[in-house]
Amino acid sequence: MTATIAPHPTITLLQTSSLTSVVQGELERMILSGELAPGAKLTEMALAARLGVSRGPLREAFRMLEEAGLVRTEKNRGVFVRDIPIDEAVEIFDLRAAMDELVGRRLAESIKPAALKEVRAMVDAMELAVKAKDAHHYHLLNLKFHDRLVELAGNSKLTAIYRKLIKELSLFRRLNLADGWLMPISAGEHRQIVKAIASGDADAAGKAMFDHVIESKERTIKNNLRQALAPTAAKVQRIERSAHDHRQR
Amino acid sequence: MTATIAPHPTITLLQTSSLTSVVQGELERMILSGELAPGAKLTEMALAARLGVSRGPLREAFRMLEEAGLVRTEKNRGVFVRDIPIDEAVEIFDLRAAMDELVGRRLAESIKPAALKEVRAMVDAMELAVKAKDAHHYHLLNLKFHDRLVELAGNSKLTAIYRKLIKELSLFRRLNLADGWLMPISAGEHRQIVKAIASGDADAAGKAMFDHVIESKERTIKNNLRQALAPTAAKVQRIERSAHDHRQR
DNA sequence: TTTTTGAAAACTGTAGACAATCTGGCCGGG
DNA sequence: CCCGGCCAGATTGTCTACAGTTTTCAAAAA
Repeated sequence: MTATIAPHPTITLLQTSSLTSVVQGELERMILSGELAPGAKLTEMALAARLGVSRGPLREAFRMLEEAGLVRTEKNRGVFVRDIPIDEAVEIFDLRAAMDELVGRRLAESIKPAALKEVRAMVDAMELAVKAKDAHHYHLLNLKFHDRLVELAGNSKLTAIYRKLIKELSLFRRLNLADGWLMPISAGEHRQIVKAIASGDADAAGKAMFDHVIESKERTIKNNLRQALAPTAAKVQRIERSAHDHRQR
Repeated sequence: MTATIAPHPTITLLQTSSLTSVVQGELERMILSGELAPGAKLTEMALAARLGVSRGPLREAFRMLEEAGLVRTEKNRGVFVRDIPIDEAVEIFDLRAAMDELVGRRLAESIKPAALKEVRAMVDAMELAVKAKDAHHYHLLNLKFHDRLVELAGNSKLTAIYRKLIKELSLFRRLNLADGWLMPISAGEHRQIVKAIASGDADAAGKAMFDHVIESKERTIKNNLRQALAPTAAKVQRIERSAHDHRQR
């Protein structure tokens, strides 16, 4: 503990912008990447040492993440990465549906040819990913597709809140990448959405996006329930080790 | 500056809960009540002394308020109460419309008799306020009415975000209480909303709430533009004093 | 085995210090 | 008279240190 711990490069380099905001961004990155998993405890001194900052800016960053819904603070106990319960995930999906309906209506009314071409290319890319059975790539394209649509709707407040919801939703630990056999369905809905937007029919575009999110919700929930019944690999491992220990005694 | 400044009573009393959260709540109250007007500078040391806390908890509260959209921080310059520009107010209204549409649909499907009775009573109270030409009371009832409807929709995430939007919107300084002649229109729409909800027609209830918010937006914007053209009393006073000074020279 | 207890660890809140930056006015040059 | 640079005070950003609490965990006692 005598030598200074090597601070994260981005932090030592960017003293130009406030430390709190850099720390906030870095913590957010670590949480969203899964480096800090839901439920993980964020110890002030350990993180401060790791990031190369003092407790002050770190605590301020904690408050921002708390307000953003990414961590939860227990008085005198510490800060933990939040774990979104299934009920809340359902609520977020419903909310997203309403927001995406607005997005669909807006885009149907005002999307420009260049933007339409852009989102069509995204749908094409997703269909390629489906054919290649690349679930991870498909998942990234899917996020990008929806994010771009929201952005194109031209309501920055909506965009900001939408992104916050997506971040929170990513903490729903049972949210898995779309299973292989579901991708074609989702991809088909995307093409349907773009078609409705291109037609200029606001009601149809709104409904297409609303329905897509609701179906996405139901697929996710069903998937989640199915997994809840079947024990996970980790659980199996834990049970086996427990039995082993028992035999040892 | 020798004697200790009398700390705010709620703060000295409630050392039980974290100082940061108390400070956050107190600052929020001061901002929403207009005690700290949009644009006002929040000087750390002055506020810390006024609230009887040190800079640490205060700065942490600042970050929460910043994330909540109530203040804006300029690096090395300070924290200021945010002033919502008209563009953003419009965006918030549109977003609210989409959320309220979801609320209307949900309530039409699942509202319980007791809740229906409750909101009807609120509409009655608003009509009384209209008759009494009590714009301030009407404004409070209106806020309560919409807040309660959102709450009754049973989506806590939706409720939380809705409330945050309302708080931000209250920083739109040109947002005035409904002018006298507009109250009857707004009140009529409220009764229409409740009627649609009671009928169980989800589409109609959603549309009624959506339209109500959009009309509310347009009334507010129109009102705002009208005021922007006519100089305010403050402006007139400033201009007159300026002319006076000019004559003095 | 269960309960109690006590020390270590961790968190909260505060204070003080210092550097970096901003503000606003003063001063000399043009 | 106007303009640009410079200086002093004020304010923010950050770090360190310390006191007061609470929690945790494991050893000791029942």
